[in-house]
Order: sequence, then C-alpha cells, then structure tokens
Amino acid sequence: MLQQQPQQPLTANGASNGRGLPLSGHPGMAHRAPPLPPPPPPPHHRPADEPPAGLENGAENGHEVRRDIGDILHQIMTITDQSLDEAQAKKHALNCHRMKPALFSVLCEIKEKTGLSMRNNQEEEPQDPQLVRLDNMLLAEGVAGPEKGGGAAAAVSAATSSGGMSPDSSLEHSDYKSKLGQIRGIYHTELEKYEQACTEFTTHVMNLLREQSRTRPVTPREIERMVGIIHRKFSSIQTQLKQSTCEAVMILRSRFLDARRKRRNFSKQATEVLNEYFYSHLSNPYPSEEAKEELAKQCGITVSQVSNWFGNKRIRYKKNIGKFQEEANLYAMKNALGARQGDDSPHTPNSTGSGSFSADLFLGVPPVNGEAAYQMGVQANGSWQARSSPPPGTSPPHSDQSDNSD
DNA sequence: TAATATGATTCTAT
DNA sequence: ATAGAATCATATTA
Repeated sequence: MLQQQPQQPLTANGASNGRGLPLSGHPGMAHRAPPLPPPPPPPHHRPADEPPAGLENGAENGHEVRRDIGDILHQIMTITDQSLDEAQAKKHALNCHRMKPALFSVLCEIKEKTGLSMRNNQEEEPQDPQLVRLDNMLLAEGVAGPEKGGGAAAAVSAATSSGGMSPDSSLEHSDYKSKLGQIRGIYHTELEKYEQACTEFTTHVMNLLREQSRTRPVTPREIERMVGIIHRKFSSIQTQLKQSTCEAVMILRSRFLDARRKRRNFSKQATEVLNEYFYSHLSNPYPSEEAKEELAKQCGITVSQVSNWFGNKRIRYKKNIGKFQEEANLYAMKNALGARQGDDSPHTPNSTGSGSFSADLFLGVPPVNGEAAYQMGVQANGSWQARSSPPPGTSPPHSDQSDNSD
C-alpha cells in the first residue's frame, strides 16, 4: 500500500531534505502523491529565486530548518514536563507552526507502517455462528421479533405440539406469556442501553481522537479502526446479553411448558372411559387412530394423551397383572352388566372372557382365585398377541366402538 | 412424609 | 412411525 519511503524515518527526512522548502507549509502534504522528497536541487539553484515561502533566507536555511524540527520534537517530548498554562501555550504554538502538517504527515505514515498495519488483517468479522444461533433462537422465542404475540404463541405451540395441553392450560399460558414479555422488555431495554452507550462512546472517542489529531498524529483511518474495535467490544457484550436472555427463556420454558411439571390427573370419568376400553380389548389393547380420536373426544384429552395412557397402561398392566386384577374384574363386570342391560344389541361378553382366555399363560401371577377370569390377554412371552399380523380369528367378535358410544 | 400412582418424556428397537 | 421400557416429575394417598 505504502510507497517506498526514505529509509530512515524522521531524521533522514529532515536531514536529506535539508532545504525543507518544498515541504514547508504545503497544504498538499496530507496526501502527497510523490512521497519522495524532490531530487537534490542543482547546486546553483539556491539563490534568492526561491518561492517566497517566507522562510529563512540564504545560507542559513538548512541549519535553520534542522534546528526547527529538532526544536519541535524537543518541545513535543518535553511538553508533559511543563505546567498546564505553559503547555497550552506551547501546544498552540506548535499547532500554528508551519512545519506541523509535514511533521504530522510523516509521523502518521510511520505509525501506519509500524504497529497499526499489523492489525489490519483481522478486520474481517466472519459473523460469529454462535451469535447467529442466539439471534435465531431469540427470534424464534418471540423475544427479539417484531412485537409481542406471534412469536410467543409460536413458541408455545411448538412446545406443546408433542404433548398436548390440558384444558386449563390457558392460565399457565398467560402466565408464561407475561413472564416472556418481562424478559423481552428487559432484553430490549438492555439492548438499547448498550446500543446507546456504544454510539455515545464511539462519538466520544471519535471526537477525542479528532481533537487529538491536532496535537498528535492520528489518521482518519486510525479513528475508523478504533471505532471498529469499540463496536466489536460492545457487540461481544451484547452477545453475552443475548446468551443470558436465551438461558432465561429456556428456564422459563422448562418451568412453564414442560407438561410434566404441571401434571394433572385425568378426570375420573376420563379414566373410566379409557379403562373400559382397555379391559374390554384386553386381548388387543391397541386402539386404532379413529378409536383414539373417539376416546380423546370422550375424555376431553388429546389423541397423544390417549396414546400415552395406553402405552403406560399396557406396560404397567403387563408388569404386574396381579395388581390390576381387581380393576380388570371390575370393568369386566361393568361391561357384562352394560351388555345385559342393552341386551338387544348382540354384545357378546367380548374377547376379554373368551378370546384370549388361555389359563396356562399366567405370568408368574398367583391364581388369585376362582374369579381370575378376566386377567388374560398377555402371552407367556410377555407380549400381546402379535400385533403385526393379527390372525383373522383373533379379532374380537364385537365392534370396537360399541361400548364407548355416547 | 414416605410410598405409591400417574401422565409425560426419552431412548431403543423394529 | 410406533411400541416397549426406563425414567422423570408431579399428584395423591396412607
């Protein structure tokens, strides 16, 4: 980027450019296209036909300038040793010095060439993937989105899609929403605060540097870089804010939306319905999708809850048939009674009693007594009749829905 | 308050 | 996808 420069920075410049004249006071110094000092003037070029730059005259010129620069440097170096007033005065004097632009330009170049140029490379910010993730999540949770409502609702529905919520979920829901709104509010306030602080600080630093660029060599580029650094710092703070916001949302979600935490038992009537179905289909307690829907409607729960219930029931029944004996008998009895009352329908006592009544298949359960008629349905190997290939004859003789119709 | 019941979730195998 | 099994976390009961 930078063109070749005189080998020795400052002194060389001053010295080799002994005449100093071309440099002095030229406003164009800041962006001098030919950075090299002009070639040594012809020997005879010196006399009084020099431009009337108002400089020293004649033979003393070179010495004067050299002393001049040395003087400036000295003043700069010792400026801190002086009292404030003195320093201010000196500063002013330096500022007005005709050599100042040239000197500054040289100093700036040197600075560029040395330390700062090394940091140039790492300017590119490859959009931290983690930050992107955080942003996405906050957006998805409705914290960072446009406004309240849509986002939160989406989050809730996403969380409940698998489990299904109990009817009284609306209370939880509004609680969750208000909490989420709180988080959202805090997040936005903080974000704004940081944003504001960042601009404030940036402006401050820029002003400071601009101000200082009058007394020390600061290039606009350097200011720009500094602004970049500040922004990076602040954005890392913002990342932290986003991270903790995400954590808060996660905690909130697990507190409010994890259905396990607010488990409600199903209503008596609902379990009744489910049990009735289960025990009347004990040989094959796998309700079809339609049956599940029907049951869900009857119980006021979701289909997936019905599935959960049957999953739990099957496994728990199978694990300990003995424990469920009483229940089984009860429902079998109920079923039988119901069948007898509505006797016009051809409602055979169903599979429970007859179909899978293979008394040799007790699963280590002591034969309770003579009433052990309704405990069957489980095979010796611990599984129900092969679901995968239901033998045509195994299906219960009656309609699946018959016992649960309203 | 411990023990048990129960609805939900997660993991694995099919 | 679905079922089984294990497990979690809460609800209920003794």
